[in-house]
Amino acid sequence: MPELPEVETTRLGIEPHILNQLVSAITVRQSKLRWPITSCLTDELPGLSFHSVERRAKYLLLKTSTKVLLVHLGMSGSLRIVPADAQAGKHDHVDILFESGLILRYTDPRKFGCMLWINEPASSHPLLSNLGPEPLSNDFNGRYLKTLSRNKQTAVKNFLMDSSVVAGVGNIYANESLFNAGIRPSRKAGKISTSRFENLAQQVKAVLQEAVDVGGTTLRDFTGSDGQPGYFKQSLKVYGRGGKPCVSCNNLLKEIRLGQRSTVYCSHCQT
DNA sequence: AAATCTCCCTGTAGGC
DNA sequence: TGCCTACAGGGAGATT
Repeated sequence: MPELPEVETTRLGIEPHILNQLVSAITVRQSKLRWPITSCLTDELPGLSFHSVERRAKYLLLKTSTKVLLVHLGMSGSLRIVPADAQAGKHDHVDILFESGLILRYTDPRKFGCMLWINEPASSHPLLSNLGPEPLSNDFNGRYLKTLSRNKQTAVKNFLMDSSVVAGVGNIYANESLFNAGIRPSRKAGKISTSRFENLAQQVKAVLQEAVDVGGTTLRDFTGSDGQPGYFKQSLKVYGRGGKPCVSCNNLLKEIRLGQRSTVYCSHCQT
């Protein structure tokens, strides 16, 4: 499941291969994603090139001189660079062929992702206009969290995963950050002190940045067909470890549901 | 207004 | 071994 670090790794991996390269064709084998791929995209993209490859939350923004290709990888999506003669598999839904001979290939078994052809300014698009600050930016900090959480009754984990609070913190990293900060996921957001929020913001940044670094260094050759970001190898302390011993105190980790999402924590270390 | 629920989809894991 | 079912998850949109 692509989290923010994997999306950033994807951005870094594809950028050098597609930047300012002329698109010669686009092939859509499956248009039914989260939202349908429109004929506007297939009609208008050939002949254009991407002058920048940006990321906002878990969205990738591939910008042309006219419109922007907005891509989300959903749960199971990936973007890869493959040779022009690479055979398409069952879930290879879109190929963008460049004059250079390379293909930018979108694959997504579960079709939770999307590929939208949107107008500038992209930041005004409904999917992007209500996003909170980037977690790795200076706008995201303890004071900010404290201010926004005033009177909020919701669990701090739900608060942290609300994209209007902070953009792109998914379930895995919410669990890990709360463990590292020693905060119980079910604690009411409005009842957390500024200093604990400072700690939490710091842990969110640390865990995301570490994963970005690992992905960036592991993923040398993004042109290979089996290029997999390296963050899977990172040691997760709580996520997926319900019932197993806490790495810090050896007590068994609890697993509950918060906001329909699997939530794991240590009842001894997190208060 | 804020919080919670539903739904999209299919690979994988667990049960038998 | 193989079949069957439950489950996971991002996040928009609907509902409470």
